[in-house]
Amino acid sequence: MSIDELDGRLLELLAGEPRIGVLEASRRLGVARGTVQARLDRLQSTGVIRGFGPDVDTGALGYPVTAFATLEIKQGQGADVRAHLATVPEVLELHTTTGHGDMLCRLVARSNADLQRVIDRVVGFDGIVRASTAIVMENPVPLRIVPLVRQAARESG
Amino acid sequence: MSIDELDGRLLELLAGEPRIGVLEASRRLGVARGTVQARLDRLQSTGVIRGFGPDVDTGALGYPVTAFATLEIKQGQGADVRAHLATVPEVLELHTTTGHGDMLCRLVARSNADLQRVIDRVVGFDGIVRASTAIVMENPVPLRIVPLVRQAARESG
DNA sequence: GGTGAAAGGTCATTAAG
DNA sequence: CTTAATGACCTTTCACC
Repeated sequence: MSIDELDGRLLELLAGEPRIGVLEASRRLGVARGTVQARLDRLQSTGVIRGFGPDVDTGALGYPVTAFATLEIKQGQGADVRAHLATVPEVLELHTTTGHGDMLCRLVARSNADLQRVIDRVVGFDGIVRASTAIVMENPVPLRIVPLVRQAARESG
Repeated sequence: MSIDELDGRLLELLAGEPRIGVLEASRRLGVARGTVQARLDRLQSTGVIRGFGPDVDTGALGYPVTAFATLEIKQGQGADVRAHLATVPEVLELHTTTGHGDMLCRLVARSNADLQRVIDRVVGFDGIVRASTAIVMENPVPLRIVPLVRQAARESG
């Protein structure tokens, strides 16, 4: 779907202050509360807003090390590898990709030493031919959606 | 910090049904409302819970293509490159890493053709020597934290 | 717009480390 | 002794009809 400028401002507001209610949002946006409620309902039913799950900081949880692993998979073993990786709690997300590797996954670990254990567990599986790991040092741009939302709203307004 | 079993169950509950209130959560967990409130406050003040921002589906927003780009940077140009990438709305996150590349960023685009435009904009900057891009086909494991939270809670209980 | 229901705060009491 | 949980009460605020 496409969003208009009001949707964009609403999303931006929610991203900045997630716990404000519909009423407060309507005040800030200068529209009726029914309008905000209708927009919110539509954004959720169209899937633009998936939900309002808690953003958990894995570092604060005791897993300060993040890494990305590129995996090369044996032909026809994709499904097995996916199932294997899904059982590893330290695998936060997994993508299948084009390019040199076949899969890319985001890992966390308790320390650099612990990362070795995680990688061993990840690659200790028959279908995985090779793995190359990049350890994250800094995160200059944390996951963000506001600039994109702004652009999407601008382009449809 | 470390979380106990109750924190773990609370996080799991919030991840599954983010819009339940403190009162409902206290019922489900079988503890007093004040306890849930105290735990929530602590999880937020210690940074385990960063916030409750809306999870925006970039696909539903009109950007169904996701890619990861590995960038190689000229010595000493890191700060400039970071600043440059921060101005591109389609750059959803950026990490500096060890390994063959120097940076890894997550991109989205309106189509495969549009991805070319995004990549041109990303790499059209003096400090970037080389870029290799992997287009995401499937996402068998979407970003998740519940299994990790479960493990963290188990290990401290 | 009105109303029933929570959130959020405070308190004294009790339990547990 | 310190920290945490509990249930009670209160006021404000919001969500829903």
